[in-house]
Amino acid sequence: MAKAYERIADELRQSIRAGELKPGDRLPSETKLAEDHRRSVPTIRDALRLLQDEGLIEKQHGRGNFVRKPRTRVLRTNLRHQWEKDRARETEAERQQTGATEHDTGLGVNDLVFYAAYREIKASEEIAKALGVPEGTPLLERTYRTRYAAENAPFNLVTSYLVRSLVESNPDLLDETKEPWPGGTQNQLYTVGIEVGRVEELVSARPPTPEEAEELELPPGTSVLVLRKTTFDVNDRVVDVSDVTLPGDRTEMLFTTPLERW
Amino acid sequence: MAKAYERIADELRQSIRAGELKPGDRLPSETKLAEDHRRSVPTIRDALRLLQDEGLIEKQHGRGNFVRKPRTRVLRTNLRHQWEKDRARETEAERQQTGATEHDTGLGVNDLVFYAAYREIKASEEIAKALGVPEGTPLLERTYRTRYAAENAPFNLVTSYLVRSLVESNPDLLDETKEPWPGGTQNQLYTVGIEVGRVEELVSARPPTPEEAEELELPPGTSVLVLRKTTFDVNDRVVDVSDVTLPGDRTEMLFTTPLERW
DNA sequence: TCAAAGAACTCCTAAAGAGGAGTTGAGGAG
DNA sequence: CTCCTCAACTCCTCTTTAGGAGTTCTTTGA
Repeated sequence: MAKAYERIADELRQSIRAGELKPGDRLPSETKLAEDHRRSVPTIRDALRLLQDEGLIEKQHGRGNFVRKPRTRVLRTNLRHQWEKDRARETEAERQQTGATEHDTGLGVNDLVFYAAYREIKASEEIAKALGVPEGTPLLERTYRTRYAAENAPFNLVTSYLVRSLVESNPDLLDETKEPWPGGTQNQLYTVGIEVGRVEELVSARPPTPEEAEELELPPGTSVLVLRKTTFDVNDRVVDVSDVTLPGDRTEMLFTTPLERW
Repeated sequence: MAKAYERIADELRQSIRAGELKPGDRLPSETKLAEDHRRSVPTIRDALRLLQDEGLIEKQHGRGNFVRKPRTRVLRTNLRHQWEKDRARETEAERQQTGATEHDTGLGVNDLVFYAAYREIKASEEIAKALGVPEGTPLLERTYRTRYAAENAPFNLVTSYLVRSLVESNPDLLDETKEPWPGGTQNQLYTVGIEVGRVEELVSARPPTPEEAEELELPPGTSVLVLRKTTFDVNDRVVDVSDVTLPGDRTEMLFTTPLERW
């Protein structure tokens, strides 16, 4: 005695799983489905929404409903921290010589990064806690975005926070026209005399805010993966916190743990 | 010129973010909201669904719509691999002495684990690829569930796969009444003479299947976090693959990367 | 006193209908 | 041939109306 819209969703789900409807295929129109199933259009729409929330179909206003193509991309995360540390003391010239980016960040050479300059802010309650400083401490904040060239789709959205007093020896900090610290966080911190001792990464998934949904071009019903990276110096003080927001429907994160031999 | 249901959702979202509506509070009933906003009930329901998909409210049939209480739980993942390896050669007695479970798995002593015995299966295409064996290779598969006692809520859902030929020296394997390998994967593998060299963990988020949604008691609109753990031996052969499925609305995963000193 | 029945609330499923808005392709004007 | 307009198709928003189903509290009857 299942509900009509669930039965219809089941039926379509079967067709998709069985491969009768392949990724990219257009489903019959809502009116067509309504006639076929002897149901009203709103009921059909209820069924389609279920499938949309499961990530099986994608609705396109004016065009139709389509079976979604799965596409995922792996982001290598923790393995690159040691690599980055090893290279922090290289000169710019040396870095250009070895310069592998693909392997380490998951970014390709054609991918686009949109930087924004650092802004001065006061620590909010949440971020103060993460940085281990009192609320209201002067911070530097910036957000940047990356677009993946091959798919012409947004790849991530990064916000990072630094304690102002720790890094003010860098003069390019508030200059909008310069990328003040090429070469990643580790290198950035090395230039102001900080040695990194440990990196913690906290991963969670949640529904996007409306702003994130727009920014990352997320279809309704998909969630975002959030990675909060906390960097500690060798004295175990927090020196950097950054939040990476990734589209949950096309990202995987890889963590590698090498173990010592017996 | 925003749409009515979006405007109403915005308004309610504001109230929640501003704290006028606190976690646990009941929202005005749908008919009440409809009267207040001079809109039809279905329009109100559209607005509420938006908020539900954002994880801000929870609908309860017959009771009302409520502001959700955030509750998350941290799962420490990669740091425990080395720890587990170090202890794999301890005897059962030694293990009971040191036996810390809380720190390492995120599990408390009162939490409930429901085991199922291993079943013999043939490797499917996907899982064969993950294990690096030909399709159809004899495998052992089992699924188990954990419930978190304090919240009386499901905590995870684990399916693990082993290559049959690697582990058949363990006699308790297919005995339903015994937990064949107390002490975790590393210990399990040690008993059949395998030394673990590396662990890879691939994290992704996706909408739950209808079965997972029921099993993990997920409210509509929330996704699951999936962690595929691949264990390699010291010769870099895959010896174990397991999928951990976690409720996205109440789980965070922590990865720690210690770095070498200069 | 106590349990069963019921009223009054809640959200859920389903219908039919009207107009809006985005997309596509056919046909005609230049 | 190229560009523009328009018709026809798509999904989207919103309404009104009806009954179903879960929850809670009050009333009623033993």
